[in-house]
Amino acid sequence: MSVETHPELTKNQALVFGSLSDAGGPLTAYAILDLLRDSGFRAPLQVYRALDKLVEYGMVHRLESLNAFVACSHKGCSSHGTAAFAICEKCGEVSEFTPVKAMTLLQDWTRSEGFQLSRTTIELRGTCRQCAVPN
Amino acid sequence: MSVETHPELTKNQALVFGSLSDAGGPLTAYAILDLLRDSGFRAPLQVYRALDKLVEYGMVHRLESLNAFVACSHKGCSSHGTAAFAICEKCGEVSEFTPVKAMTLLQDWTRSEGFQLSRTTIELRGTCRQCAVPN
DNA sequence: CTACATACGTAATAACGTAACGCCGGGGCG
DNA sequence: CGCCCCGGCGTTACGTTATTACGTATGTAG
Repeated sequence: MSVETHPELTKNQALVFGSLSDAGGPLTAYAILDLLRDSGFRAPLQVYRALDKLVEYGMVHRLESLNAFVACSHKGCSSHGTAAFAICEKCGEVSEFTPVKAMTLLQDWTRSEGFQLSRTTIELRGTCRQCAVPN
Repeated sequence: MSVETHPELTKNQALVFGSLSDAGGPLTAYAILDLLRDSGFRAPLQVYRALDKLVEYGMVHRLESLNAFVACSHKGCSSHGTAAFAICEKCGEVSEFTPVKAMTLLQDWTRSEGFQLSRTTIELRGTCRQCAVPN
């Protein structure tokens, strides 16, 4: 449970993580950069470096199909390796969930193939309940 | 071959699909552009337009985590919606497979959430059997 | 002190993707 | 036939996303 399995965040990392947490949804690296200009950020690399670490610590996920980043929903994020995302193409809302059984099946496949799994990306695109027209 | 559930390819579409088939692996749009310069291609848009159609026809898949494209392994590609990919980070090889059960579980989740699924991305990163050090 | 590792700042550039415009050829249809 | 529409195409320009390269500062182990 380990609320703190990773080191203290540096100033830049804390700023980037704060932006993502406040946003409550995905942000691109350049959107984060714009948000943090007032805090002294001047170049993309400052954002990307912080994001790399935050992803490494499991506090932030990258959404490959969006080229964006989102703060992990779980406070201490224990389930870092097993997250999946449902992305609404109408409103942009992103739901994180943890499809344990599906992950297990995929791991079974990798084991049978001798493939050493390091990272799994599962992203579902579609329309969320709110945006699905009810009538 | 070619069950042909889709229209005849245009010249550009055929050239792009040919590049991807010949490559036998993923190519970025710009790599395709470079391959096709001798065939008269001059601008990215020519590639992207063809790729859009080929993806729509189910003949080509986009690898989100690579920003690249691959020809579908299945000749007529019937299983367009249910493909997953294992990507070796050492040699770059990409294996396409069809995790029917895992897909079903994910669909179960979407149904329970009222999420209308339109597209699923599953990409596994790791090391393939050949590249895994045996000793 | 030196050596090494980590974070940081900045500039420049590479890689990926799209908007906007106009042209052309083939159908449908009055 | 003349007209319109539409899909594909070519080109220019631009917008967005990500990285390379180089230099500085700080901390810690030997």
